[in-house]
Amino acid sequence: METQGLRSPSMSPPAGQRIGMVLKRAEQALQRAKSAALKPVGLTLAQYVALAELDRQPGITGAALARASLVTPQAMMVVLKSLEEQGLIVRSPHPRHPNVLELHITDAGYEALEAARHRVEPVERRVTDTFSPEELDVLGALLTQWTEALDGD
Amino acid sequence: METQGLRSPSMSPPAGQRIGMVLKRAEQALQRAKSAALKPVGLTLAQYVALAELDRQPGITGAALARASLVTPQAMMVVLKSLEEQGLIVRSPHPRHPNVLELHITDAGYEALEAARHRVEPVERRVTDTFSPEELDVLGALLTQWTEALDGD
DNA sequence: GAATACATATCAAGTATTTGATATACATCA
DNA sequence: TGATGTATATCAAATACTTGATATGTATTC
Repeated sequence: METQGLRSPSMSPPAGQRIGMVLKRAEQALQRAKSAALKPVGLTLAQYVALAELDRQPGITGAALARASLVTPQAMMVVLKSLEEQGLIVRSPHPRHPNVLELHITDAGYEALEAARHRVEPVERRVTDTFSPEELDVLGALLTQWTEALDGD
Repeated sequence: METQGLRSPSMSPPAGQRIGMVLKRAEQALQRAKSAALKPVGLTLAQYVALAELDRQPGITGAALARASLVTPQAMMVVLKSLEEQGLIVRSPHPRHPNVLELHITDAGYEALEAARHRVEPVERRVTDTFSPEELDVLGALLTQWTEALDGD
């Protein structure tokens, strides 16, 4: 029997698309909430992430920081330029590799990071407090499995 | 005892930030994989999502489509303009509300959507196949809970 | 029924991010 | 040791997305 291009528009969405939307929505909500919390501090979410990672790994290079922050090196450059102009970080040539720049947080940068943390952490707690530690573990494991299924194990 | 601003840079990242990164990475991986799959078809991921939603809800308005697609109305406008220029959709004034435009997929648009689906669905299956139905349910529930914790229940 | 509130569509401008390309320097191994 | 590969930093252009503002028309409410 020929369907003649009959479309069935009211079919329910494929499972993959539905769960993908739920994932996107969760990500968006987190981004939005964190960005809003950071606005009064004068930091972008990307700047905050970079600053926090720089605090964990002082002397890291821009490229490595980009990888740790899940952005492209070019995008990170813009972030670093802004952070440097605000005096929150310094970029100094690596002693042995003149091509590479070492990144370090300044005192002012550390103060900004602390202020930002005090605003962002409540947002994170608003999420994590609704889960048990076991649930958070499960969520993390499922999301990791998700990523590995796509990026290749 | 005064810490004199001593920083402990090698502390492990706060749990909230870690799980947030895992979430972001999963979203990024999905976006990347779907976008790559769609590239040969000549459709953007945003265009594909809009087209698919339009197939489910013919006659929907641009604003409603934007909400369903999780983008701003302005961003959706750009998508719709492109889809219209490619002849994949038509925008016709609503009979009762001259201010509102009804959206419909054209035959060419439906063909493009089908071609896109054949490329995107394997990507979605690559993910969903690694999970049991129960796991997908759990993941969906956890992510929904996540979003509600942030956006307000 | 005049006023207030909403919703749509859209313009304009600013911001962020990506893709592509280039220059430099180290690393390795044939 | 010279060719190839890899990594950094960065410029430039294109793309995507957001925020802000406006015009228009419906719905509601006092």
